[in-house]
Amino acid sequence: MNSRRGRSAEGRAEVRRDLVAAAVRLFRTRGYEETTVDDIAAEAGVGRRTFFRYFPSKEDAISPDHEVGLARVAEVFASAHPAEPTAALVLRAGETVFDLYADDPALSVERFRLTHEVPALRDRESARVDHYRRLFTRQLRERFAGDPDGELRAAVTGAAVVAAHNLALRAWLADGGRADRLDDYRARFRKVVDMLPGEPARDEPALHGVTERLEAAVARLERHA
Amino acid sequence: MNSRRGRSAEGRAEVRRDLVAAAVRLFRTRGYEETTVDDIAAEAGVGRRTFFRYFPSKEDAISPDHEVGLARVAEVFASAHPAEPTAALVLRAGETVFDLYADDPALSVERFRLTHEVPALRDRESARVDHYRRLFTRQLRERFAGDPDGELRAAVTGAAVVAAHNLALRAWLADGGRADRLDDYRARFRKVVDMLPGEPARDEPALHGVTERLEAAVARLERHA
DNA sequence: AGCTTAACGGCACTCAGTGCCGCTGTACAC
DNA sequence: GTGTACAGCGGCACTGAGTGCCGTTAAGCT
Repeated sequence: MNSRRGRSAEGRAEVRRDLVAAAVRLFRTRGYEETTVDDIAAEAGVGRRTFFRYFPSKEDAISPDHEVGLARVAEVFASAHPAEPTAALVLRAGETVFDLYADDPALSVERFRLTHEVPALRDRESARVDHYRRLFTRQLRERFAGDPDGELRAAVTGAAVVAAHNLALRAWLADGGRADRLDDYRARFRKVVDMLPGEPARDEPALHGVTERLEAAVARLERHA
Repeated sequence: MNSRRGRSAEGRAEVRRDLVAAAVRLFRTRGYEETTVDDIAAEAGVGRRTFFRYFPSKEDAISPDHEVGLARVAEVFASAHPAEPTAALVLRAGETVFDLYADDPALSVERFRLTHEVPALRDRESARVDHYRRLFTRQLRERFAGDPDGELRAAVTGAAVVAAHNLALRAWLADGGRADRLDDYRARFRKVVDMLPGEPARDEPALHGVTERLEAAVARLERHA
């Protein structure tokens, strides 16, 4: 009855695409809360049970490639030359995710709209973004291992990069997700390097805190006065 | 039958505490997934329907004062003097949240443990943290309005402050949440000011970071002295 | 005492998500 | 070509979260 049966490679991918398309279509026309998983499955021409073989939950129907993005970022970090500057590395990793969203602009724009209007999807998206932040932070923590306050610098850098990435990405999506304007928003993301914490100072006497360094500067001033 | 009926102030607060205590107790002994809302309600001596009058979902049973934290942060920003340096302001706002968790260390430690072990609660916590990040970013965006790249600086600063806060808070909780060590971890959080993006450079060569700028100011004084 | 009001508990319902099982088309062996 | 192992599918039944509704009951007021 079903011509896709058994074609394990193309068949599965096709069913998956049908389900995503059905979910997007129904969420837009009928609303997220008003759409049941039964509706999505019926719209895609499969059984309800099959839906849950492709997506772990209803919320995941419009975010099919989250694991792919995480894997790509991990790959960028894993294959990076140890001497590559951190700023260049995090930029490359961030743009990898940017490109992933650019692969299917229409779906990304629709998901952006839904994640802004539906609280349940907004929270889900927050959790997803946090997965990226944790991945960045984890990778950077290894790079900064041994540095004074290396863990803090990893946390701040990871959070900053992900925040800047999302700011630029969402601006692009709000702008319609047009391919010809992609580079403008990628450039906007790259500006984050100007706001990243720098390497810990090495050649000076180790004075890291604001208070300590300020006190030292004032002490110098007092000596000169 | 129920002696708490109708005492709208104390009665409600008491029921609420009972429900939180029951949830924490059951989640620890039986596990989160294995505990139903019926179990929690029965343990607290109320009906299942009553549980949902106090908490919108099962996940919220252990995080009773999220809105309180958001409101306090908003209050810090709202009542701040316009001339107060951004670094000092975000530190004050962050420590306000720190204090909120310190109000009930035992509950905070238990919630920390659960949010690490249960994926559903971990994602929920991510969403909650993101609410703080958005609040910080929104407030800072107003402060930086007009600055070149003010929106990016707001996003980066907000994300950095929240990340540093969580790093320090979770370290304190992992350490047992002892009151006598609270100040150590608050100091750890304060180090974030050294990693925040500075004011946009106007006439000088690029000097980012609070510390560098203060040192430069003192250096100018030294030259004049 | 009579009345109003607010919280409570129970009931019934929808829907997400899961385990189980029987079915069927495909691929492979012979 | 026939038999067989296998993988994906659909249906069924079940649990549990979350919601709307309503009758009940205790507190507060007059």
